[in-house]
Amino acid sequence: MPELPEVENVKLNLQALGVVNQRIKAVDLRRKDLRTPLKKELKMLLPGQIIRHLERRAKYLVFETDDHLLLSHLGMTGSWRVGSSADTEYEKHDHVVLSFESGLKLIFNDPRRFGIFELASKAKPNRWLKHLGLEPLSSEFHAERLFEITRAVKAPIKSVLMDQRRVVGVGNIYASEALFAAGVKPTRVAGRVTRAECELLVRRIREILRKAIQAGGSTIRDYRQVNGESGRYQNAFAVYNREGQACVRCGEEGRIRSKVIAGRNTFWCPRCQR
DNA sequence: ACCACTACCTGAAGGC
DNA sequence: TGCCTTCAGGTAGTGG
Repeated sequence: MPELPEVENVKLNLQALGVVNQRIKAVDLRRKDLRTPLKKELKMLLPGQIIRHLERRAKYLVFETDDHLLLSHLGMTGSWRVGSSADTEYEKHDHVVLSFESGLKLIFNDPRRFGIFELASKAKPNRWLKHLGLEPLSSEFHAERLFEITRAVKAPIKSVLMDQRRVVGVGNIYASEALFAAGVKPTRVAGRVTRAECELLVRRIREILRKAIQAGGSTIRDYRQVNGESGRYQNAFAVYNREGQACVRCGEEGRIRSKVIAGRNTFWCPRCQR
C-alpha cells in the first residue's frame, strides 16, 4: 500500500482542500464490497454529518463526524481523488463517492479492493484500530522502546518494522529503505539488534518517512495524490526494486540483493548492511 | 506464543 | 498477437 507517507499525504491534501467542517450530502456506494462489505449504514447515517476532524492513525484515515468515525484504508491500490458535482463520468474501479454540500466530491478508486471504508463508533474500541502499535513519528517511538519491544523476538528485524501491532505505518518499501539507511541487514534476528542500532533505526525511519511525506509519497503504480499527481519519493529509493544495481553508498556494481522476508520481497546491500 | 505462509483481487509485464 | 505465469505500497487468518 500506500504506507504511512502516502496516507499522511492524502490526509494533508484533504485538509488543504478544506474537507474539515464540510457537511456530507451523499454517500454513493458503487459496489457492495471492498475487503469488507460497504454497508448501507454509510448511506443512511453519514448524510447531514459534518466532518469535524481528520487524522491518520497507522495507515488508516480517520474522519471524525458529529456522531461517527469513518475509517478509510487504501489497501494496496486505493486512492482518493477530487471531483466536483459537475462530474458524472466515473472510471473503472471507482467504488465510493462522498459528496459534500459545497459541491466537492471525493472519489475512492481501488482496483484490487483490499481497501476498507467503514463506520466505527466513537465510544467502542474498533476492531481495526485496537491492536495497532507505536506511531513512528510520535515521541513514544524512541530507541529504548524499539530495543525493548525487539528483545524477545526471533523473527527478522524487518518483520518487526512491518508488524503493525508493534510499529505502524512502515510497509515493504520503507522497511527496506530504513534498514539500508541504518546499515542493518533485514534478516538480522530482531532480538540481537543492538541499542545503538535501534537508535539509528529510529532516526532513519523518522527521517525517511518525513522526506517521503514531503515528496508526496511514492508511486509504484496505483497510488496517486488527491490531485491525481504521482508521488516523487520513488526517485529517491536507495535499494527498493534495485536488485542487481550498484549500491548508492559503496558504489559497487551488482550489489543490491533481494530475498523474500516476511512474505515480501526485500532489498539490501550486503556490504553496507550488517 | 511465536512465526511463516496463504488468501483476498486485478492488472501489468515478461517469457514463449 | 496471445496465452500463461509471476508479481505488486496490506493484513487477517491459518497451521506448524
